[in-house]
Amino acid sequence: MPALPSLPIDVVLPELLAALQHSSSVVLQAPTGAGKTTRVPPAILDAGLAESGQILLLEPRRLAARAAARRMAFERGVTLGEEVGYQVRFDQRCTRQTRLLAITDGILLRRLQDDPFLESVSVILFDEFHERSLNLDLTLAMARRVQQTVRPDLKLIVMSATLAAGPVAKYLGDCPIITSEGRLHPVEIRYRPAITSQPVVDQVVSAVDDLLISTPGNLLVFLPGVREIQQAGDRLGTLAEQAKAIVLPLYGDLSPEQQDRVLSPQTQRKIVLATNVAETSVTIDGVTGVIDSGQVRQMQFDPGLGLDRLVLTKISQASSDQRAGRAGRTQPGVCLRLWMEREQRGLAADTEPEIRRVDLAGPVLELLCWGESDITAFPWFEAPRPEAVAQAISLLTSLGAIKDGQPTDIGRQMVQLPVHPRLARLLIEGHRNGVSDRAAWMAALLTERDPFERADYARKSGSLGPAHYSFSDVLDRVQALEEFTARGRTDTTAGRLHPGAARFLQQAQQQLLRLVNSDRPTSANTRPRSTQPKQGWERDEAVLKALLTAFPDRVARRREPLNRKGVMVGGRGIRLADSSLVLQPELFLCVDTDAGQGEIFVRQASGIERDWLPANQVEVTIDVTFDSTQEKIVAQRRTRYFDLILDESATTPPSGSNVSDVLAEAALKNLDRAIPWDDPAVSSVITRVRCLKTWLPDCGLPAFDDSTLENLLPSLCSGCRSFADLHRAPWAAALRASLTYQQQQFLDREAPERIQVPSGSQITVHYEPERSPILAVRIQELFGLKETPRIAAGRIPVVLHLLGPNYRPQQITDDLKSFWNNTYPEVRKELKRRYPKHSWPEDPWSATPENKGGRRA
DNA sequence: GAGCACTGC
Repeated sequence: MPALPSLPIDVVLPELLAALQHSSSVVLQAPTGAGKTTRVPPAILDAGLAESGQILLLEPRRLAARAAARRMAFERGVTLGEEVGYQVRFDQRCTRQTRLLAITDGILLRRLQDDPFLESVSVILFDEFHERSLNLDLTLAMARRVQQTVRPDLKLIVMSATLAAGPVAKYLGDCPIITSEGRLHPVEIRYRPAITSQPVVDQVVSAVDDLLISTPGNLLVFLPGVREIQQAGDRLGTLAEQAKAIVLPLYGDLSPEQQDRVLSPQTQRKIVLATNVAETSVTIDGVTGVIDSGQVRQMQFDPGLGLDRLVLTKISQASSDQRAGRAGRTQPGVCLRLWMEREQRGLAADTEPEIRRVDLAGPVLELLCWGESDITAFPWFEAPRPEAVAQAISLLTSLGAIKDGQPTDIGRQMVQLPVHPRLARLLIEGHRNGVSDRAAWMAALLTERDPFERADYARKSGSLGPAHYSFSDVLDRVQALEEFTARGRTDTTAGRLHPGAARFLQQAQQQLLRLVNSDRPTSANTRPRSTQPKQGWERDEAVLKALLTAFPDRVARRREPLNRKGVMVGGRGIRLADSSLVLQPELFLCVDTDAGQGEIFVRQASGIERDWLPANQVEVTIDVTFDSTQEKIVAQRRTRYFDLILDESATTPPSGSNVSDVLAEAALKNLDRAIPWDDPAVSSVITRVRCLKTWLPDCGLPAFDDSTLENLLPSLCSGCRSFADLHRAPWAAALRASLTYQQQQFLDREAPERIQVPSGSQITVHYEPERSPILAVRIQELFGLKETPRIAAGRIPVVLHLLGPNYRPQQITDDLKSFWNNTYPEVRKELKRRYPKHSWPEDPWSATPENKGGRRA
């Protein structure tokens, strides 16, 4: 057993162990260098506090987990992988008997899904809690939940360097706080008068000049991004040469070899220009001078938009202290802050934790599958923004992962896959389409670090002709990687590949492929539809369609042929990056995006065909309006996917037409276009209509809140005694075809239990000023209804679009009656002419429900 | 003209 050097933490270990005897949780506050990571877990083991269970040490990074395990094994004089071990993605050295296990937070999440009460675990230590990563917040809250409900014996220890310990201790039931000294050398803090007009890069040059003189060691400069690092590097050239120092850039996208070069000892003084990697992930030896730009680029999720954006912000006080501390690791140092002392107090005390900033689709699905039914009531350490939770639920719903707020079979399969729910959906759909290998490539590419070189002028489409245009940037990259694995080619059409990064990606692809292929099919709709191997375009199409299911809300339409500008679902303008070659398809997915202030910038796009869009989400609307200024009727027909207009046309019927004629014409066009006669799903019309029937039994009225059916429904209903009458009509098919996705969702969700409409209901018709000219009328008057239905106010407003401002209710009834009596026979005649094989009953109400809307047998 | 840092059975 080697003699161990004494560390500051050793002093407080007895106090910590004593506290754990009577408290199930403890917060340990100890600065960097105190030795908490490697000394606390063995002390707990040796004190017998874990009894026969496992001690888990949670580390934020794989590297840290491995290093901690190695160090603990060394200090105990045992072989790594037996009593002491580690488990991280792609690598593990542990057995079932391992008592002290260092893991990453992702591994704990997986364990929580498989073993919700963590039955073999006695103690969990959350290291570096001040980093407040999303997974750390999530796993702490889940562990606390377990402790409070079923495992009062589970011990939780939160270890943190800088975080104010009070709030965590309070969260853990007012548990004891133990504080340890650190081993940092003093760091002199200097501020600069703000010269706000001067760019950060200029200030860095003069600051480096200062510190080269006033400190002896290496310098570390914190800058917000790669661009600033390159600019500063260019500017520091001569200065560094004079001082015989070397300038070294350091950021996460550098290859490991380049990073090692920065970290390895050099004969010359080093000036390291770094991003935030140097704040948490790596330590550079011999730094005595830190220059802090005070800036950082952070990912922020915009719940309104449903997209991430990268924003340049000021750092927090906690972060500035952390950065300054980097100057005092080996000897006293200096930190030069490029802002004024009085500005320091204006900085946020702590960095906004990740859980307040990012997309929560993954965590929300984790919790739902774990058995939490109400995410908003979940006892988080710090609650996420309610809008972000709502956005997550809506995305998960549109991905089919949850329904009625509860996980579906597909959702439960998705949670098993270690990727964002979108990509999990892509994997499952790819598997169903018989192209799981390619779907796995796509998911790996969209999750892991980009393996293609950044400066990629070869792929600037400006210099390339139509022969080089592509249908999908994403598929191009997949093909490049397939070529790399088959033939080792790094020089691909999608750009130059880093071989190391590409091999790592292949590892991830293989892992995902294994997971998705090995999944026990839990229901029929997750099994492959066909086992026939696909080739060529059929194979491409299969995976591109799967991609659409992962990004249903990211469909965009090009403004003009070959143009880089487009509009995305939600109405935002988008612009394709120069490196995108997707210039031909009119519709495409915005797969890799960066939301700026104005347009959304799209780095990778992927074309889609119009008929890939799910039929129940494509909505055909015909608005018939009366333009009172010109005294003309105008009929406008629109096809939409959500709010994205796919095509539209407006016609002005010949003067003298009345609303009924236009309506009849519109109805025919609508039918013609919207009913997929040969689609077996048309039979489900009856199902939908039965739903309607149960919750509007006697009302005699349909209830919809958008414009799709209003042109048809009033006419239909005017002849009906009840909705049961309606669903026997061939028109029922049109009804189903015209239901929007949202309406179907609404029906699936609300009907039939929650809404009851008593007989003789009153329904108010809402006036929509922006859809002028529309007259607000009361259906109560129109249909002589007596009671008010028990439905949420405004939930089911009915809008009649066809009415000009001068219409009176009596005229409306007359108009509708005349449509039914005079025009419908004509419509039926026309239907017979166009669809001679269908049986169109003379009396539409006499057909049985089993008639399936007149569908061909 | 547009790229912080991590991470996953």
